[in-house]
Amino acid sequence: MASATHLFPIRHDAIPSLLQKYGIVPTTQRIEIAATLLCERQHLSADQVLKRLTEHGVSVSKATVYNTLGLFAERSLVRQVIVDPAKVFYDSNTEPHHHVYNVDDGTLIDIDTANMCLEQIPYPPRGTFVETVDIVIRIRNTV
Amino acid sequence: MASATHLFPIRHDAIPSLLQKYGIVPTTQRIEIAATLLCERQHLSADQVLKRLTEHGVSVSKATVYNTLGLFAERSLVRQVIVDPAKVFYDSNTEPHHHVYNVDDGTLIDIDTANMCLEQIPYPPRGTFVETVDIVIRIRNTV
DNA sequence: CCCCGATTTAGACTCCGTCTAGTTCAAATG
DNA sequence: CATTTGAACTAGACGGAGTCTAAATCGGGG
Ligand SMILES: [Mn+2]
Ligand SMILES: [Mn+2]
Ligand SMILES: [Zn+2]
Ligand SMILES: [Zn+2]
Repeated sequence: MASATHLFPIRHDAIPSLLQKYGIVPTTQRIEIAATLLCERQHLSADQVLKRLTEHGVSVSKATVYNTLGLFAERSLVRQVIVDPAKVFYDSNTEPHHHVYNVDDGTLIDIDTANMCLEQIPYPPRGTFVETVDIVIRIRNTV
Repeated sequence: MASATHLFPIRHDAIPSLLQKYGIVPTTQRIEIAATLLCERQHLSADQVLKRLTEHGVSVSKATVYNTLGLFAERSLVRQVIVDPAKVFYDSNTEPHHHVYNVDDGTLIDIDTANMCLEQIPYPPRGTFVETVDIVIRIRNTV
């Protein structure tokens, strides 16, 4: 499950095998949802994914979109990004990287971890393990 | 407006002048809300603040609690912490520090910035400035 | 004591996300 | 090819956090 990270752009017909590689049964709806999010490096909310599907004439229920994106995240096919108190972003880029979030306009962009050295991370408490280390640079527009 | 950071514990009768120092008119409700959150270093959601007020026989409306905590954050008396997709935490500790968030049980604890060196932060795009740099270490309980 | 703008309030409302219970689907079987 | 069967999907109700609105209240200055 989940070896080397996939490369963009991902062809539509490569998606079923990609899903299988992550232990996800490739159903019609899951393939469409994956195609929507994984077509390029991007950050979309569940609602945005649903909207894009609808706009392209693909009918998938809200529950399935939310459940499927949650499943993708659980299986590490995509990454959740928690920067906005109002919604979760799903990130098609699963390589280690951090984020710059523009609080004013909601823009979310990737920054490479290269050169950004984070040292002396404390040990996690007993009985716990580190899942992720997220760095978010919050920026605002100058007046 | 906000000079040296205040020290804990904060006495109840020191709150009006503290609010004024941050440019906040110290009304009855604001004093109660500040007293609830600032009594010690802690992270509380708006809902938790409201619950505590109610439990202590202090009647403040939901709208006022949400508005007031938002005002406090805007004026830098407290800090918002975005780690949970379901709710915003308000942090009584405004000194620079980062967070360890236990995804399984919702625990949020502070970690000192000492020794944690973060270098090579990229320049913000033109027309923007860095507001905060937030580091969140997400941990989970071992099975 | 009165005035008046600031503040507070109840409760309706919005939005993201979850849940439920019934339906559809597709793979395996005979 | 027809049947079975459990996983997946669906519509729509529901929940909880947070916002909004319009009316009531407050309290400091005159
Ligand atoms: Mn969209
Ligand atoms: Mn509480
Ligand atoms: Zn990203
Ligand atoms: Zn903190």
